[in-house]
Amino acid sequence: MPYGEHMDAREKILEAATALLAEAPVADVSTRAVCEAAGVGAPMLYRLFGDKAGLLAAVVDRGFERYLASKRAARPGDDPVADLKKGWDNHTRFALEHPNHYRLMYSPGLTVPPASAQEAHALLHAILERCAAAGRLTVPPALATQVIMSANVGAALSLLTRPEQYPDPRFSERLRDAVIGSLTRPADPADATDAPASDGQAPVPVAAATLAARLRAEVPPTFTAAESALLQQWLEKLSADQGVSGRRR
Amino acid sequence: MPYGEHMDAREKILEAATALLAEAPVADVSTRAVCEAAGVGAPMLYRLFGDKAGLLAAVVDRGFERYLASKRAARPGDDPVADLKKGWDNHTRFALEHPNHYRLMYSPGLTVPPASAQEAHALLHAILERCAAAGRLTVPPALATQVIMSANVGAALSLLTRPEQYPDPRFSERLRDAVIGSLTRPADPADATDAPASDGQAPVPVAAATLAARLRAEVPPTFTAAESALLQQWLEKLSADQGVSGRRR
DNA sequence: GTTCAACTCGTATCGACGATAACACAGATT
DNA sequence: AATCTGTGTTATCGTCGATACGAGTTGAAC
Repeated sequence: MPYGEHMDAREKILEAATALLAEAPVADVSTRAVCEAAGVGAPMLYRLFGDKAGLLAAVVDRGFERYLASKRAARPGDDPVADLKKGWDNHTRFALEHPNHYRLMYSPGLTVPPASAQEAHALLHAILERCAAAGRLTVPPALATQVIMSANVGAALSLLTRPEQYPDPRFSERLRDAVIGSLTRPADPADATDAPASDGQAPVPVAAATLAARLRAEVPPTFTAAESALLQQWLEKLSADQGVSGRRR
Repeated sequence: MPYGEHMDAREKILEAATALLAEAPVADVSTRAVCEAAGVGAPMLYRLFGDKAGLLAAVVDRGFERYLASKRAARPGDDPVADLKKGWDNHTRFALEHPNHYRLMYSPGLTVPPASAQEAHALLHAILERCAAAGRLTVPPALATQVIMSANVGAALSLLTRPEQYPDPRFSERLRDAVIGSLTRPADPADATDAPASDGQAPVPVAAATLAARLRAEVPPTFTAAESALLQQWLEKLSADQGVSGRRR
């Protein structure tokens, strides 16, 4: 009964603030609007949360709590590295679905980092501990946590705040695989060689990217502008088609 | 130009805002403090910058401009991948030396992304074009730009906003090497498939021939037969175009 | 030299905000 | 009944971003 007659004042305020924040054009709300929407006076808000930053931190924690609940519900699978990738995708998806909540966590004025950020850090650390226990990690878990978390935050924030500069959602997966791949080793004990044996042949995307860059720097005179444009388009497609590079097939 | 007096006031305001922002405990300044420090009235500020966001954007652009100037001054070295790493470290160092300026770029309320962000993106893209031209890249330069930039931003912001969670400065280098290493391939001159030219760059005919050979062995499914035929025809023409071999640019 | 117009700049001000003081009220405890 | 505690309301303060208005200032025309 979300709209019950008598809800806890704290809950009403949090609910109103969450709703207002979700529809706000920018990641900010005024305490007055929250109080009016919640039907309470201003002093009530400050008694409960002490400060506007406290209110925002509580809102962030509350929103993140649901995300963490769904993440905790996901039982650890047999492959901890696969859990890593799922965690990355969940993190990114949550940021895109709740942009204002996510941006609040990295907004200035938030003196103390929300507790949810530390809990997310701890959850990621736990997964990496399992990876280390399985012998899949090539660096200490604490270091791997910092690397993965910061890269994930960067990808999410870039997608949120510069959508026109990051139109390709595949770049998140690419960054994810690059980061995780460099911190882990494959599970197969037979493939103990950490150096991926290259067959010596440049794969199609590499060759296409190389040619495309060379052509961009030096336009061959025997091609018309239209032909060059179409060729560049095809090379772009060839470079992007096959996902992972030659590393670790 | 009849803007002599205006330029002076504009410069004074920018200087005062920069100084105040550098010493501010949080990444924000009040227009009143800026006006008082600059010795001008409030209407002058709004006449010159239109808005507080406009003022902050101008301040950010001004501060970033000096950073970009030092980056432009660094002439490209012989190894473009080494330039990539230097660019990463410069980016991170700038963020740590000017935390408030850096946080402003990703602060909410900044409606339009500062022009300096786009210029930084373009500069990174230029370096990656050179990497691609040297055959060192395994993905298209545009995608590599997004991956590297977002990871770098994430590392810098994590160091700035969560210093207690990221006490280990080595994690930035680790992330840097992981990301760059996954997007580039080592400069191995002893590659059997394609003999690189003396200047280390694969000329257009060689790159075209390599790609043609790879495509003949492995037809990409996203191309129709007619498209593949035309592409092969063009690649043959490029492979036979021995005469050019000009210096790039 | 006087007058007028255009422009510049500072004072005063507005509305909104974050935050707080003071007071009024209900129910529980003694 | 008297007191205490937690709650809710009104009024208010100081600051902020932004602007209207009029007092200077310049330059040129008469």
